[in-house]
Amino acid sequence: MDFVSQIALFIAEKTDLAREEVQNYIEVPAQQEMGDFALPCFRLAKTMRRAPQQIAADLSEQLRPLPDFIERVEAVGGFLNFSINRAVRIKNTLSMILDESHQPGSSDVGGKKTVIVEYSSPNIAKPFHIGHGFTTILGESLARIYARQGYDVVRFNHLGDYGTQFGKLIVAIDLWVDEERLKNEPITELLRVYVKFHEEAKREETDHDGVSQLEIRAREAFRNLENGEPHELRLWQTIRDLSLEEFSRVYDRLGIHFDNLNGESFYSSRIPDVVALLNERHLLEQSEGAQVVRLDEYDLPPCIILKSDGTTIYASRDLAAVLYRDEEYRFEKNIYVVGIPQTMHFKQVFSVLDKAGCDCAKRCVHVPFGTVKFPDRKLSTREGDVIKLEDLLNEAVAKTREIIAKNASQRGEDMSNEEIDEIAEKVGLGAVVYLFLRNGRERDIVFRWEEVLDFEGDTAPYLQYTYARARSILRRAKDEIQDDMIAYQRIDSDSVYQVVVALDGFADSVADACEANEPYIIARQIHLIARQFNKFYNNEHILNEQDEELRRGRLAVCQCVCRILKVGLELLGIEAVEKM
RNA sequence: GGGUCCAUAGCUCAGCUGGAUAGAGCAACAGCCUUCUAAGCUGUGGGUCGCAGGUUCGAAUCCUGCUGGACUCGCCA
Repeated sequence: MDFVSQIALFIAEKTDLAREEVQNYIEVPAQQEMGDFALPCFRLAKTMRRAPQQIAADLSEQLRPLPDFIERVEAVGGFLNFSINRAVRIKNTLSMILDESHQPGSSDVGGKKTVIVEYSSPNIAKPFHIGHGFTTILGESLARIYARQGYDVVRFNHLGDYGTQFGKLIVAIDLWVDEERLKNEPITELLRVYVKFHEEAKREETDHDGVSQLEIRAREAFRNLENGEPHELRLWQTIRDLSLEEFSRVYDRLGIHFDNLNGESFYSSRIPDVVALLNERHLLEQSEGAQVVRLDEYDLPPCIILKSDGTTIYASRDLAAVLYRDEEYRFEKNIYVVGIPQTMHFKQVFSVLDKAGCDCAKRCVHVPFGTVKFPDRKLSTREGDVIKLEDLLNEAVAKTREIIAKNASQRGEDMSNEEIDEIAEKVGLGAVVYLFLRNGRERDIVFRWEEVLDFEGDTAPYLQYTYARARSILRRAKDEIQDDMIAYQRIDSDSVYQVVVALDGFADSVADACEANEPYIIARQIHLIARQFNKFYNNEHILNEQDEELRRGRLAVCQCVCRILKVGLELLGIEAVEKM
């Protein structure tokens, strides 16, 4: 049981205050000198009809004698401050983390219930740029966090593999594709012919008013694709396979594996079911030639289900997807890791479901995130200015490699090229991943190379470096570190205690991150742990400590920090390294 | 014009359902490598929490208005 619960229980026993109410009020004081925990008595003042200062003073008397784990109780202003016995807290925290059977940050709140996380979802035949990096990295981290909290997580990659642009692409391939290039650089080649299609179509338009011959061919090709004509279907399949192969390079590097790759094409065939359901509930209306569901009572604009030409639109595909997923998975939660601009779209989709009487509407969540921007302009796919995520990863890895090689030679260490490559890969990727998870997800990210390649301060390399230093000590020590061998009461310095307090907050940070769908909460916590550890590392000797008990105690601190840092990094999708 | 969100140190950001002296990182400046990895540590400076009201014992936090910005408002996703 944590100290907040223990304090609340103790207060409830000694007074007539309710345990839950007290526990809810207890907070961590702003200043460390004030104590470890505090009970503000201001809200109690209303029901007790006494001055907060008086209540705090009275309580501090009432609570005596104090239990062992509380060192001191003091009434200051309207606050009742508690100081925990350091040795007790240090022992509690460290021995729990040392216990191999305890999984830090884990919980069973999920109860094995299914959570679907939809993320990444790139359009096939298009470059996988740093904008996709956001949903991919954020989504993967959330998936890991939910799993840690005891949910059964199903990872969905809702590929953009459908729509009239594939008609154009098929025509373009038929006319201009270079098979060799298609094999080596599929996306680049597909993009080339796709752009060429638009150029040629534009040129043609002078001859025909309105629609060009190419456009007509493209529509025909798409119709053929829908009807399952072998030629078009085969080309589409090729485009899809080649794209996925290219995307997989990045997914593999980031350690991401999807359970489901059903794209828009898959759900498209299920739209008739959606239309039937909406008709059955009498929700579909003709409006300006299209079939819509009115959402006035939700204060939302109408949601278009079928366009005036009778074809489907993304809202209808998303509706089909929700129904399919609920049928197949009976999800507890269906999470969409999709950018802020689509907020309205998801509100509409969920509202249509709600209006249709589907209870799954309440189990769907849009988890929006900000936009990746450049200092001067917004990132756009149309301009040639996209930065592919893969290029960004490569840059970061290359920069990391330089630093490692430089440091290794300075330290007189000889590392093999393979070893350097392996570390550079993990650290470089970590740096990029951390960029997307460091702040609240709804913040826009302004992309600056000099910032991206800066590995000091609040960065993943800092965390990995801290881990590597601690591991290095543990490797050399070769001491056995077991709970019953540690003299906890001897290592009660300020720096150790600060590390312990930071470690104590880890479990809550994971729970909070899950609840808010905000990995940054974990990032902040492990960053705090690393900072406190580095302070400790600078203040106290560990390996060189002559006193056997102290040495082993401090090694235990290293061990615990390593364990938590590794788990924390993993939840963000970052690998720890033994050396760097 | 309607809707949603945002505005905190020079820059990038935390600040939980109102609570004690508003915190980090970067940048700047000054220090620390003959002991465990200097991608580190220590110290200093830096704030009218966009503006104006309101709610109360108390507001960066809640309410209203204003200013500035982002996104969005029917057949793209």
